[in-house]
Amino acid sequence: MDKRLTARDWIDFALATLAREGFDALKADLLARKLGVSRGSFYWHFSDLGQFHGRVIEHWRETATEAIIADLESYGAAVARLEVLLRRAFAHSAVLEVRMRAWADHNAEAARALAAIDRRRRDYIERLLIEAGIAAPLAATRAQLLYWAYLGAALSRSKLGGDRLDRTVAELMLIGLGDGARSPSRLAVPSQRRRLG
Amino acid sequence: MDKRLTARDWIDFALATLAREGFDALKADLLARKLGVSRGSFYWHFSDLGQFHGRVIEHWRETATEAIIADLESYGAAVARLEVLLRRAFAHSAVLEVRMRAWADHNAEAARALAAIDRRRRDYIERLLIEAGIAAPLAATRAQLLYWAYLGAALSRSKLGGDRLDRTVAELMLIGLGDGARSPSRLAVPSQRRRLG
DNA sequence: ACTCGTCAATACATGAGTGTATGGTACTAA
DNA sequence: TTAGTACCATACACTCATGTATTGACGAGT
Repeated sequence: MDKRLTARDWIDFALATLAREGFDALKADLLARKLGVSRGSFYWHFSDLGQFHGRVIEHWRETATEAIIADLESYGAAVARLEVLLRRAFAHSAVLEVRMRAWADHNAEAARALAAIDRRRRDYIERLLIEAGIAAPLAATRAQLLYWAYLGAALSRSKLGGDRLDRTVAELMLIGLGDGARSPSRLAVPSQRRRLG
Repeated sequence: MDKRLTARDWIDFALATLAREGFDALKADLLARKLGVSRGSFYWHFSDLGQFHGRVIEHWRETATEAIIADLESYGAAVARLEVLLRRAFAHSAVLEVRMRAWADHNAEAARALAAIDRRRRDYIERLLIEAGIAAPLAATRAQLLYWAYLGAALSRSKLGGDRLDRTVAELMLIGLGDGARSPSRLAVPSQRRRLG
């Protein structure tokens, strides 16, 4: 294998390492050893650790979502796209996702990138719901809920399969596309306008 | 203020610090300085950092959920309890929750504690749904979804209020208590039995 | 053949944090 | 009063990681 590395090599390796071991494995020392070079190489490509981390985060932000959305656009109707999206999202546990969120708890830049990605994804889901005929304000609330559910599942490292996945996706589709007129009598409507400090 | 500390003092202070600054502020050195004592005190109460962290996590696991659930039991019917629970959960952002999850990404013990807490809470929601008349298998899926939504909201540091909280809670109640018979024709049923590798 | 740019090794100074050993203080009980 | 117990300070040896400086290797262009 090659011995000469590029900045891109370091960044790619960092993302792989992040997924495997978490963000505190993202040190010049450790990475250099694993790459079979010395820290001299690292400090040639990057001015310091902070800048390196920034570039890793930036690269993730640029690539984490767009490819999936672009691919999805080939699936015809909004309803079909939504279902494919949900199945994919809940089928495999997104390790990198979890690691990034842990990292964001320590790193303002990661936190910002994450907020941007969250917004982007939620907006996309909202657009799908609107395309599927859900009224705008309702679509916003439901898109938020669907995305939160995804995050929660990702965060508890759940990867669904088989029947559980089927049932979950079915419920999720109901959450997104249900007409909201189902048996309102059974709900605790009177207290729904109460406020909490 | 007192100068002598107990192990419990250290643990309480650790949890407060965890909420404020994250888990890598949980070092003997830093905590001692902030408490106005030396590390000599720390190493008198705890054998090493690992053991200290274990006790912090353990204490959190023991107290994080039970008080809330116990308090909730005074709210009468299951439907009412569920709504109060949801309003509370989505009204304030749970910082400690987020920090713990970030910590769990580095610490196996924290990860185990978190898994236990997740299970406990999800089971409680499931019980509420069953008490409210939802059939057992459906209740399981929906409890999972409600709890995931909570986690997602907590993780994206959202704290809702006013109309948004009202609308969100209303939708959440529908997710939990809807009868599942609402306009199934609009859903992409045919593909719901597809499997993904 | 030479030299420039690119990438990497080595050596050094520094800092933050751990864990241990040992001694000190202060309350408590007989 | 004296001894013991519980808590804390100080000093030390050690590890890991950072960042900087200096030098080395090596291919490409002229």
